[in-house]
Amino acid sequence: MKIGELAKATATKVETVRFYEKIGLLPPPARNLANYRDYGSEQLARLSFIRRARDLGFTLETVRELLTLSDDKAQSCEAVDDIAQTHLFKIDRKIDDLAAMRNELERVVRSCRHGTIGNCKIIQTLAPRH
Amino acid sequence: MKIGELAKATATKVETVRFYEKIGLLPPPARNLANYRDYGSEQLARLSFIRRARDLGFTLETVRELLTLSDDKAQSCEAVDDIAQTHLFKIDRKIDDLAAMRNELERVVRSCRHGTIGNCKIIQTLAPRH
DNA sequence: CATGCACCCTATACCAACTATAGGGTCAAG
DNA sequence: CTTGACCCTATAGTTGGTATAGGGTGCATG
Repeated sequence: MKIGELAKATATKVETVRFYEKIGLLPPPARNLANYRDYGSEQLARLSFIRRARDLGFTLETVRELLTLSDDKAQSCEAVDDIAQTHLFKIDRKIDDLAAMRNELERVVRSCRHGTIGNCKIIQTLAPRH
Repeated sequence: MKIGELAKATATKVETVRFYEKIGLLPPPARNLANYRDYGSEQLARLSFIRRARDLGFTLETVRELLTLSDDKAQSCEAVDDIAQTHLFKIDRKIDDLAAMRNELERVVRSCRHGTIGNCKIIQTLAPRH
């Protein structure tokens, strides 16, 4: 499988695949006679794993950890569970922060009376001591 | 006012103030004999504006636009309103995306039966064709 | 008067997680 | 035999800062 096919199969950009290889997240694949990267199903599985973890918002460093952990089938699931729990809390906090920001912004937007900049409530809210 | 005082007054780091100057968001201030930056109340107001806009999640490029618009007191408020509305929609979408991610992740975490990696539902969810 | 300390200066490098660009090489179809 | 789609490497750019190196300034204390 060439890099373009792998990329398509995992909804990844070709450049990103090469980037993952460069940072050691994907092992360097075999090369064909033209020096093109040649991937097998194992690499496809690994990249799929990476993409799914990224879609769930894990950082690349955390993905690296998860990949390492997933290699040791006999080990306890605890570390993986911890990582996922911690990540869940982080997402919750991020949502809360965004929601607060959203409400504040909505308040600002609603206050706009569509006049001139001189009496624009949005600008006045941003500017100090209004 | 020295840079440290300005920074403290706006809850900004000194390095960030210099960074804003470098990218042209803050005009270069006067300098005292020791070549220290010397700020007045106008710069304080401008930096406050920037910080508040950033706290509401506007990008630096958008802050730049808002600053330009806010200079023309006679102009219509419409452009400002548009920018704020658009930003509000973006935040809403981001919250939705995060909420979807959160629910998916929670599903994964809840499925964990705390066994070994070999039968870890979290790992299995990440890995393809489980 | 020296010395230490907090503060200031510039310039440059680093962070995540890619994305884009330059300047080439390969290969199959028409 | 040339055109177009794909591949290669190496390097720079993106956003919004943060950190570091290597120096200068200014005030208080010994």
